[in-house]
Amino acid sequence: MTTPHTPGLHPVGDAARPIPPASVARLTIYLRALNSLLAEGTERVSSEELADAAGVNSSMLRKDLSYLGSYGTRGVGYDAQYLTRQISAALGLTLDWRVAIIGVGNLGRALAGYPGFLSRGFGIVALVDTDQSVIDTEIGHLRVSAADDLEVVLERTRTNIAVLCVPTAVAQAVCDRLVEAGISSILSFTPVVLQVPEHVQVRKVDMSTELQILAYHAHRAQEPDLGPVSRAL
Amino acid sequence: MTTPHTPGLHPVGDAARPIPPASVARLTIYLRALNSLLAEGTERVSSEELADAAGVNSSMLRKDLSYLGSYGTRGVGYDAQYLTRQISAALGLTLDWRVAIIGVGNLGRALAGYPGFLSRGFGIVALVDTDQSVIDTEIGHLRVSAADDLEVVLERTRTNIAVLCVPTAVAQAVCDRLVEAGISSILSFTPVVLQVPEHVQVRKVDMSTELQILAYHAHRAQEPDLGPVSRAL
DNA sequence: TCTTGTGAATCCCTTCACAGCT
DNA sequence: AGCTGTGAAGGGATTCACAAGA
Repeated sequence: MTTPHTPGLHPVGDAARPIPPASVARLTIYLRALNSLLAEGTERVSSEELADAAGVNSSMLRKDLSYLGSYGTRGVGYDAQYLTRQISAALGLTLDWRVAIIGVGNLGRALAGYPGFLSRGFGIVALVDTDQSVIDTEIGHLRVSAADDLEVVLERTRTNIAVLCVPTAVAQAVCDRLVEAGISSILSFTPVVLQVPEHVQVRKVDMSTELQILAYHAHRAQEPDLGPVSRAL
Repeated sequence: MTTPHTPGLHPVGDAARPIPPASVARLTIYLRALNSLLAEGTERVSSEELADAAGVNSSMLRKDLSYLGSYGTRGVGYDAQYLTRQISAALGLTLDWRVAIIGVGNLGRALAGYPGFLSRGFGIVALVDTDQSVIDTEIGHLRVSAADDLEVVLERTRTNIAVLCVPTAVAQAVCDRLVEAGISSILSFTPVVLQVPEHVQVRKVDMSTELQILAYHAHRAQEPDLGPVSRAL
């Protein structure tokens, strides 16, 4: 190791060292597992138990947690409540995130209607569409804004995350407007590779890709409907 | 290379060596990029062009394609049509995949209504729900079946992929029934870690996790709404 | 000359194994 | 004695750099 700072200090906040991407993704899973455990009344949890609930190896869980600091007690385990707070803090979930849904077709409407999806720290603050027949209608408890006013709406609602649910054909154009308007976190449900400047984070949710990956594995395991091939296993 | 088979032969099928998971995921992206290019009339494409369209490094693209075989021409590039077919074959998309959507709430209905989502090779063959008020209604061109008949419906429709859109609380129980009924490919939209036997493939689509990952990066880049912290970059 | 295909090097992620603390 | 936290080992994945071939 060549890091010059004293180890073990600076457990959180400040200019914390970055958490590996793979760990960040799993921390969100641990958080959900902890919520379940807390709901059941669990107060203390071991790395083994939590790892099982999250579907990972216990040493991986401990290594993931070690990026945040030392929040467990040797010989005992972790305090579920405390660990939840620490993970939340590390992920930035103690701040409030204002989400705008851009495009309220079938999918956008479904997302807007699922308050469960938007858990702690996230709130939908705007719905935007181009379709005159939905503009100014109410979905959930929000009025749909006109796409023409996109920039104004984002500004007024202080949106810091945009969820993109527009048709494929216009996705890049809408994305460009979002970036231009200062949005730097985008969750895209469109199956296009969005071209964005470096400082903008894009995450993609893509059912089509996931289905194709499933198909690949199933296809390797055995031909799906035609003649049975491999019988072993 | 130590592979004993003659190179260039066995372009597909048989007992092909496995493609690394990371590559499989990207191959689906290349496929989509190729479709766009083909739609524009492109016939030949270089690794550089295709890599740009897919948002990856060109040597990574070439390495990914090398797992399938040698389908390019040195000094020239790839034939878009031909490459598309080869990738499709490698992913098993030439077979037909029958998808059942389990749970037709807001989200399930939105997915059922998006024929665009279910691209080549995939077709929705069944919709299943417990709600008496939706059973036997038509969504898209399909009649919703009763969850009680799940096993019969899966059998009759020869479903080989199930999409799980049921409420969190019942997700594991429904998943167990799917597995028991012989389904071994599941795409889950529920934010739970499903416990399944080894031979069952589960992929998760999870908006909540993606939002939290975005939050983490935004939170590190700068405090989102409170005082500005880091100004550099 | 141009672009592919691929060993080699590098980087990152996961697992192992155990020291260190309760 | 028990469980966490972590160096070290091992395994993938990505990038580099260039030989091979049109």
